[in-house]
Amino acid sequence: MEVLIVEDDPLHRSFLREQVSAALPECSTIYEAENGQQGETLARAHRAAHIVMDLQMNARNGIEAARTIWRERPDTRILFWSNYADEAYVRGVSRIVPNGAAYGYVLKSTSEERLKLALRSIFIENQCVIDNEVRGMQQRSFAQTSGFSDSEYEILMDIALGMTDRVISERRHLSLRSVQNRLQQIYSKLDVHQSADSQREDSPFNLRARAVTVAMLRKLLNYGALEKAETELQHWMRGR
Amino acid sequence: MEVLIVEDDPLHRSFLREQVSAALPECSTIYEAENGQQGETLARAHRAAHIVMDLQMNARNGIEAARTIWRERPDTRILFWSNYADEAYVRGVSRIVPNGAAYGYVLKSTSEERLKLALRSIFIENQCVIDNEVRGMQQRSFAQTSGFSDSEYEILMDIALGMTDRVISERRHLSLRSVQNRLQQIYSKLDVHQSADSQREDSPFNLRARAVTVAMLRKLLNYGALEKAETELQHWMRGR
DNA sequence: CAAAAGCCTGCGGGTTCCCGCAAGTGCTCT
DNA sequence: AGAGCACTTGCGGGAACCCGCAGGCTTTTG
Repeated sequence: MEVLIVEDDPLHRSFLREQVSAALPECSTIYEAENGQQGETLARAHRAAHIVMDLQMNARNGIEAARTIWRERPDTRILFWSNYADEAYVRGVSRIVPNGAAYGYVLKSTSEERLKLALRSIFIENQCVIDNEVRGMQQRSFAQTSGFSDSEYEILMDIALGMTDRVISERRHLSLRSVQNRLQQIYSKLDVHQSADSQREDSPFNLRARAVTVAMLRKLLNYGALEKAETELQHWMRGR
Repeated sequence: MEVLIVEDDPLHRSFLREQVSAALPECSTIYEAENGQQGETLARAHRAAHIVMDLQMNARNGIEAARTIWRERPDTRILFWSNYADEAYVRGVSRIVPNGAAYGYVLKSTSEERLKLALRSIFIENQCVIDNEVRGMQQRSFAQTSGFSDSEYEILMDIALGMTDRVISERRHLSLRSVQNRLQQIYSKLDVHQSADSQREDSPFNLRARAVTVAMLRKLLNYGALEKAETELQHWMRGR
């Protein structure tokens, strides 16, 4: 068996190397990459089937890398090993995992025992392993309460990028009013609601900007997601 | 000599412990804290004069902790050891460093040699050590080109928090129009400018929201700064 | 000292946002 | 089949935003 480690922090990388070789004696070779870009090429070169992947990396983040890898080989087994359980990450991962693929999501703060267990479960037993805290996040996230539908999430990203309602409606193929309706839902779910009836001046907020901040503070959005959305936006704008 | 290490990642913490004891044989005791909160109390308890401090931590970030520590003992020597050279961090640090205090800002990606050198320079020689990349950031940041004055930065934070112009004017004791003028400057410095003359529809952006995102993407704002500003805002709102 | 440059402010208007009201579609559940 | 729910769209209006124009104040500079 061969394992590919994709992780930018050298300390964490060498820690992972130790853990992998301790947990998987049947592992013959360990390859290492220090960013997503490099990870993709190494995965392609060695036809890697077992990968441990960090999420937050400079050159190209783990979600992007995993997506292209899975697109080429959907049966690749990937263990995501991350510092945080941000909703943006969890959502990003579960959006790209192919049907029936074995994967894991383990926080860097878990014990060595649980990490080793996860390595064996995913790479040998072919089962999914999701850390409890992450699982909790998922539940809360995909429950209808305060849960965002994909289309709402899209539009949340759009206003975060600073697009106007009109342009959003153009991009998402909706009417202006529909976009604004979506915004209302988003505002209420993020609990930044205007008190509605009259022009009471109790809300000192610009709802549009406020929604973005609240989403960031709640870890619904994070830097990586923003960056990704920005490049997608640039791309879309060129072909308009 | 005694050294206090404040760092949430266990791997990095033990790495730091090794480096400190290797670089500073005269160091008799090493205390460790795993977040800013704990760091403050340990610093107070042991009257720590030499601190190595991570910036990004869960319970309370390094800038907050350093501020309260420096407020009690301005001659404390602190080496900030961070993953990133975000403008928000650099600005935050240089905003709180007391007059004449020795401090350092070293990236986690520097070599062990440079880390050891920095430890000796700051703790023994009482000199400031700023990593080159960080220094470059500082130059660019405080140069007038694309450099933000403190008051502009304040208002940038305010719109990031989602405040309306009127409330900003109230909070910052300015007229409505002045706030809007500041916003114009911010927009032009962030290069999200409307083409000005007529109502040309070339800018598909809501400038207010766009400015915030661009600032985030340029690392002018980051999560920590947002969080801090949010609690300050809450505090201000209560006393209104 | 006078000119220049910078910041603060008011006015006015065009645009965008926020949102209530209402009508139309398609789906589900009883 | 009819009620109920979710989603979409149009209209309209009040508030907020974006910004050019212009006058007053302070500081800096030749």
